[in-house]
Amino acid sequence: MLSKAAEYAIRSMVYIWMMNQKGTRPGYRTIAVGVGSPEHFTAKVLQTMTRSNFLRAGKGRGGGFYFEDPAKELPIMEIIKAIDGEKFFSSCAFGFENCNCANPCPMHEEFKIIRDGFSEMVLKLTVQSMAEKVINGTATLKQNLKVAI
Amino acid sequence: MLSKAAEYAIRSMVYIWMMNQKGTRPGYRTIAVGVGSPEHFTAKVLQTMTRSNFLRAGKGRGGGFYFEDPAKELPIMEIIKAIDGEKFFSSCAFGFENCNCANPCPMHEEFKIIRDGFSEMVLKLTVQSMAEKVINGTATLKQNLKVAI
DNA sequence: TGTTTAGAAGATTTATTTGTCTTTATTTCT
DNA sequence: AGAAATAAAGACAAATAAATCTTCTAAACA
Repeated sequence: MLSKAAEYAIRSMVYIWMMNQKGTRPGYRTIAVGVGSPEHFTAKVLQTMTRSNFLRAGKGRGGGFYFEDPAKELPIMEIIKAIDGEKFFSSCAFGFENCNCANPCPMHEEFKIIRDGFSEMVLKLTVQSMAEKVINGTATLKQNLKVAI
Repeated sequence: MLSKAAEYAIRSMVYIWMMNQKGTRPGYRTIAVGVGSPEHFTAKVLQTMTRSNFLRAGKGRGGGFYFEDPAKELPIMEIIKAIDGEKFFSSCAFGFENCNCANPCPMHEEFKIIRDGFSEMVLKLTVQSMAEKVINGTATLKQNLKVAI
């Protein structure tokens, strides 16, 4: 499973993109509230995004986060790699360091199919395509908390 | 990704099953060496397996771990659930607590396919089928360490 | 130039996972 | 009965992940 950092990054990026479309550049406090993530942890994760040049950050009044080229599709695979590294795309479910077709663990063949399916998924899913789902109402960015009855 | 505990459990179970086939009941020290896992951590993980009734443990001389009914296929899904719980089979890649078709995150539809594929895989992969691969030489239980040149 | 607003950076804390060590309980064998 | 072999149990430690807090730096604007 993705790290919390990666989850927050993906949610934040979709949020920022949507806000940018509306003409605003949200700050990390706003973003954290908007996607339901811890404020300072979110700030740190967004620093990784700006260092990776997926995002720009403006300081001072009227500052906040924004996409330099909102039209350039950003696969969430890039976000995941920037935060969690390559592990989801190369790791072995059995725990081997160097598991491959030539020297496979007993799950290799079966797991490779799943892993490759995941890779394909996160390459196809982009910040833009996910934002589109939120905009047209087929998905939500922040889940409502369970309400006590 | 699976926890280390789950990885060690799966590897150990396959090892124990194979040893049982050869007529021996390995102790946790032997198992840990055999699958390349930390000794006492492996012992702890095997306690979970015996408490889950996947395995029996004999104390004293001639003791060790063994399958009561080696012919009864044990899907590794059972092992994973006993150690890591249900999270791999129900969690949301986006981090939502209650993500479902009625109230989906923007990855839900795509991720569900991957998650269900994983479930199917670990239901089909059994201790026995994995041991079979090791026995017939199409897979290995313990990866050789990288050798310095 | 000074104040406000914002992100950047880093120290610190907390929680969880992973791993180790020591002791206890049980079984077998002599 | 005593010794040896084994798993069970629990305390402890180290490593990592997650979250928080405080201070620093840069930009905008009056």
